[in-house]
Formats: sequence, C-alpha cells, structure tokens
Amino acid sequence: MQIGEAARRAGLTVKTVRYYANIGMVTPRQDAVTGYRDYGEGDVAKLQFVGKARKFDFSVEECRELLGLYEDRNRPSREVKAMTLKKIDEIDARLAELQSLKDELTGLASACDGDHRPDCPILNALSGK
Amino acid sequence: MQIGEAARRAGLTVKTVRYYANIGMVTPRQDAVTGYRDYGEGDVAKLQFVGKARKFDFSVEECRELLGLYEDRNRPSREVKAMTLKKIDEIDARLAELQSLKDELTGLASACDGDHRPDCPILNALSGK
DNA sequence: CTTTACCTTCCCCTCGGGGGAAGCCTTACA
DNA sequence: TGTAAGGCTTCCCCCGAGGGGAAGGTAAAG
Repeated sequence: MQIGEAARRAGLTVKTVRYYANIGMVTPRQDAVTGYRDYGEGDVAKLQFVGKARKFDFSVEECRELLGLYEDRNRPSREVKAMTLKKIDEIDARLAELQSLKDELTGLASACDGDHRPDCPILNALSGK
Repeated sequence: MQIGEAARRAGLTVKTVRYYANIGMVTPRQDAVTGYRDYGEGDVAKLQFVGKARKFDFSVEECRELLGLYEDRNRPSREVKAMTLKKIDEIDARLAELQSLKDELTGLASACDGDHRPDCPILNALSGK
C-alpha cells in the first residue's frame, strides 16, 4: 500500500512515516519505477508499534531499540522490563520536578493580590528582592 | 563589566547571555572600538531575573513579557498573576499526563516477569496483541 | 485532455541554546 | 620583543521529532 494509507492505518502523519523511513526505523520496499514507497502489513504493524511506544514517551532511539527486541523472538523479557523501569524512573523524576515547581509558583501566586496595584510578590521573587 | 563576569554573576553561560543579547532580551552597551559587550548592574539584574523565570519553566517569550512588566513600575500585578496561574495550569496538565503515563507503564512492568523467557506483556501491549 | 489527488525530494523552521572555527584584544611572562 | 594565555567577537552547524511548503512526477477519474 502507499504511504498515505499506511500512515492512516498507523494513526501517524505522512511526514512522520516518511521520517521513520529516512532514519531507517521502518523501511518499506520502494518501487524502482515510480519511487513510491510500498508498505506491507508488517510495516504497518511496526509503525503502530512505534506510534504506541512514542505515546509512552520513549524516544525515537528507544523505539528503535524496542523494535529490535520486538523482532527478536528469543530475546529475554528482562531487557524490555529494564527499559520500562528506567522510563518510569525518568517520569518520576520529572513528576517531582514539576510538582515542586508548581508548589513554588502556587505559593507566589497566593501571595499576590492580582489587582490594579503595582506591588507584586511574584516579580519581587524573580528579581531576588 | 565583560560578558564572562556578567554571566558568572547571573549564574548563566556566556553562550546563553550572548543569545539573550542577540534576541534583544537583555541588550548591553557595546564598545564601538573593541566590539566587546559591556554589562552594567541593571543588565546583570535582568539576567538574574530571566534566569530565575526560566527555572520556573517560563519560555523565553514569556520571560520577555515578564521582564517588560518588571520594568514597568506602574503595571498592575493582575497581569503577572494571570501569567503565573496560566503556567500553573500548564504544569497541572503535564502532571496529569505524566501520571497516567506512569500508571500505564507501571501496570505493564508489573505484569512482565523480566526474566530470560521471551514472553513479554510490554511488547505485546505495544504491538497491540 | 485536464483536473484532482496522490506521491517524491529538497530546503527552511521550530526552541534554547551548545560546540567549535577563525580572528581580534589585552595582559603576563621569558 | 616575542609569544602564550585567556578573554572577546561573529559565523555556521548541531540537537529532537518532525511540520510547512515548493517544485515536480504519477495515477485514476471525469
């Protein structure tokens, strides 16, 4: 099938699918005459796989790695689990960071009247006064 | 003072300070003979201000806006508070997103044995089987 | 025969700078 | 006096993960 159909079935944009072909992640057959990319069922499955992994916040390089594991029928599940736990740790770190950021901003906002007067604890905090 | 000293005092890199000069955010005087940028105390204060605002996850454009409000002695605190509340909302949205992502990944990881065997619920989930 | 809807490659854009080259300025030291 | 070191300058390319659009080829339908 052509790239548009493959993209639609994988829930990705044509640009994204073409990008994955360019970086060698999902490489379809290419018609020698027209130059059109020709996607098979297996390619679409890979595209869907990568699309889901991306939604799970795996980077493109991590997706490439996961795809390698996915295609290796004998790989131990250990490696996949390790990558997933690492990703969870990263998310945890980011959650903590955002939470403390939110706490600080919330504290500043509650101290600011937010009216017509120019005095503003938020700006004072930013300017270090 | 020269850019290196200004950067050190603001806790930023020279590259970053030069970038802020290039985009017109903090524009020091520039020596006509040597071409060296010449930072005053007010410039350093602005750099520190922007540095802190960046740590609070404000974008460079938002920092530019905050800096404008900071320099306007008569601006109402309303605007600053509104920006802060908006930023808090954005952080909340990102927190919720990351939390649900973490929940999904945690569920998958706990279902995966993570041993030498090839069966892996994580990959199965990604491949939609 | 022409329109329409695909597809291709190619290049520039995002955001917030980082890395490094080539070249100028000033100071310190042999 | 030379030179080495450490500042500074501009200029250009790089990152991730594609998006936008131009210019041009192709296929199917009217």
